[in-house]
Amino acid sequence: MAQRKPTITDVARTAGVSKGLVSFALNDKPGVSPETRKRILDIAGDLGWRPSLSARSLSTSTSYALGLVIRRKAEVISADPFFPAFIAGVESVLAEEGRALVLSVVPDAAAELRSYRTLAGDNRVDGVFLTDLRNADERFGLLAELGLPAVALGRPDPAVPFPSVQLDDTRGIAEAVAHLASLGHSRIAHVAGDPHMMHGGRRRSSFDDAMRDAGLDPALVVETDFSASSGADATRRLLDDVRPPTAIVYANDPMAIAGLGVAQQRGLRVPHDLSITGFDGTDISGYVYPALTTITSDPVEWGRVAARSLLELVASGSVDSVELPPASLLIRASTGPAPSHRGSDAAHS
Amino acid sequence: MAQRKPTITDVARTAGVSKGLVSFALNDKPGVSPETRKRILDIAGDLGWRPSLSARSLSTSTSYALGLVIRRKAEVISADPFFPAFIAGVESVLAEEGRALVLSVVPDAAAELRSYRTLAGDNRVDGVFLTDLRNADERFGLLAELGLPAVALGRPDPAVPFPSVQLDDTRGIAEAVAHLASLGHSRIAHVAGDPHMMHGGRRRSSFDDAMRDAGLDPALVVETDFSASSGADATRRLLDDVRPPTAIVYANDPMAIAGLGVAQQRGLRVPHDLSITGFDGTDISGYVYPALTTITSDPVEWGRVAARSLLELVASGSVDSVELPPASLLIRASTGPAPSHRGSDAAHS
DNA sequence: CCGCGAAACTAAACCGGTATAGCTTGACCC
DNA sequence: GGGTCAAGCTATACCGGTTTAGTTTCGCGG
Repeated sequence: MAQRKPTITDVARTAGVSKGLVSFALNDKPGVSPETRKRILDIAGDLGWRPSLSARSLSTSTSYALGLVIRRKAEVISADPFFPAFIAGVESVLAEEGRALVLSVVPDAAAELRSYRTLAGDNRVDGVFLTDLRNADERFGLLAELGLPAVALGRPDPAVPFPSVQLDDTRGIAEAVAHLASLGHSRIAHVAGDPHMMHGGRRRSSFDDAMRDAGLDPALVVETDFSASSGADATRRLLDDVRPPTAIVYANDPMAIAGLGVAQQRGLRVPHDLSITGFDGTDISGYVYPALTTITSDPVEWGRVAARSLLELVASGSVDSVELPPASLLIRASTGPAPSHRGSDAAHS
Repeated sequence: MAQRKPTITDVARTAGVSKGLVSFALNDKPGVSPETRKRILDIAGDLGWRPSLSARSLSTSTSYALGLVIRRKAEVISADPFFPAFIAGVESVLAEEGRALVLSVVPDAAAELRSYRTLAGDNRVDGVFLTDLRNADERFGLLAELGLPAVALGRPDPAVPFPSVQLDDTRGIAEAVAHLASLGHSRIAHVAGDPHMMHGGRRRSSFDDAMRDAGLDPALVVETDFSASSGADATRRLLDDVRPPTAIVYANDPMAIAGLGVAQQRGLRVPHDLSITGFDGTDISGYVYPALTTITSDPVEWGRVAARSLLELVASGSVDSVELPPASLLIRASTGPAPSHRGSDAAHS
């Protein structure tokens, strides 16, 4: 019963035509009469014919797959809520296009470059997504050398020689700072991400800008690697200051949650004594206490759009950059009036 | 400068032999004299020859890739810290074997089955990992029909017709219950996972067993879908009871964190009024306040072992099931003596 | 010194598609 | 009525490996 998968030759034989013609018919190429084309398609359907991916790959040297290389240490990978959601978005598009996603998780820069080389050399993917853009990114040159199409994720930047799917996350930071300033906060700190990553640096500089716009001093900034533990460390450092901040803007949710933990451990009430904002709008951020005021983007949609862009780029050789709706502030319970505006409760702790 | 990738024919030509012989030499097949073999290998190395994956796939009908299908809705995928870590473990093994991981994220059962069919039909992967085992799992029959090798993740179960990589998570639950009982808790509740998933049901039944072993009544159980929001709901339900529990054992960390949030919102102090345990030992669980007592497994190692098993299964046609070190209790700050043992503070709230 | 078998190697088929060159056929034009 | 051209189709090369059948070479026993 379970017989061999039919090949294009089987279709040709039963249709009484050459296999070349079958190939034309199936790929909507000219040179086939409408009746014959229909007959061939019908027969292919009846036989349950499905093209062989490897045969097609061999003759067209395309793989019908896209690649995503994530450079992140195994210990901290779970802390980043962006990727699973992004991948889910990518998949929703690829599934209906019959494409697959090849994922590669690597611990360091050397392995990362090796991974791109292998993906390209093995012709395993037709294009790749470029995330976590860094300043002076070594990948730009490599991908150009390999001739691998790529779509970058992040803000437009003249230094990025690829089409990109952009999301303005600076607006969210600006909103957060404005929100806090309007609540009377003046000592607002920023727990920044990795300065070597573009989004880390960008969020930081937009923090600087927003602070200056509010007439405040953006001096309280601590750099981290985006991990929860570094977020906790940074928080401790800030709170140990002789004049600790009354509000902290974190560059991602896990760090904000860790910061919340540190504050509570020290007996500070949030937002009574300290206001906190996160970044990402992760599921869990709505369920901690107090629920986190955070800056939301839509990583699922980001994945969808990026997938469509990369497919387009692979198919046509070029694609326009896309700008997604900017990240915006979601105000929940972790932000409130600055302590000094209600008295000096915090001093008693 | 950047010239065409050398093919096996190029190697054969420069070595002055037939390409068949080159293939033999490169694959360690008999019928090649030692000197000739060395010469061929040297030349292949000099030329920088790398076999073409698609050509090899076509003639051997193997893809040198493994598949992982994750069935999870886009909105909740980020809540599950297991997969990123598991994938990182898988990748660490695949990278050194020159294999790739093809990932598929699907929202529902129909898409899941379609995904396996496509992966197999396209010969996109040589084998798959089977996670989130369910009772009467439809995938078992499908994979058998497709002839796709699979390694299951979970506890051994006679109903699972595949070799598996097992981790005894019941022991952790038992330890958690014993720990709480020894602290004087008697009204211990369980926020269980999805009962249709094997690990959900298993954790629940091991909770039942552990409670009975401690001479307690395992009546307070709420079933969820493992998401943070359902964990919060379940917690509210339990705390609304006329005789609320003094300790809650959660089936995963995100639900425990959400539960912690609910408790704090109601003015309950953890662990003073309510003890809480999580499950998974996620990074973030150590940074909430109070730090979560949780049951730790090692998903990265799980991924490594599973990858090795599946590779072995694909290569040799069979592999023994593997048992990993059992999950164990990591006691942190979210568990403490039962309220009644210190007085009736909780009653005042 | 012949015959035989194994070792070393070659030639060619094969996997299942795509792409190109060439062959028929019929319509159209002058 | 012969020439031209396009449409429709066939035959075949090709992608780059693997694998099988067949050929040459050589050592060795009788």
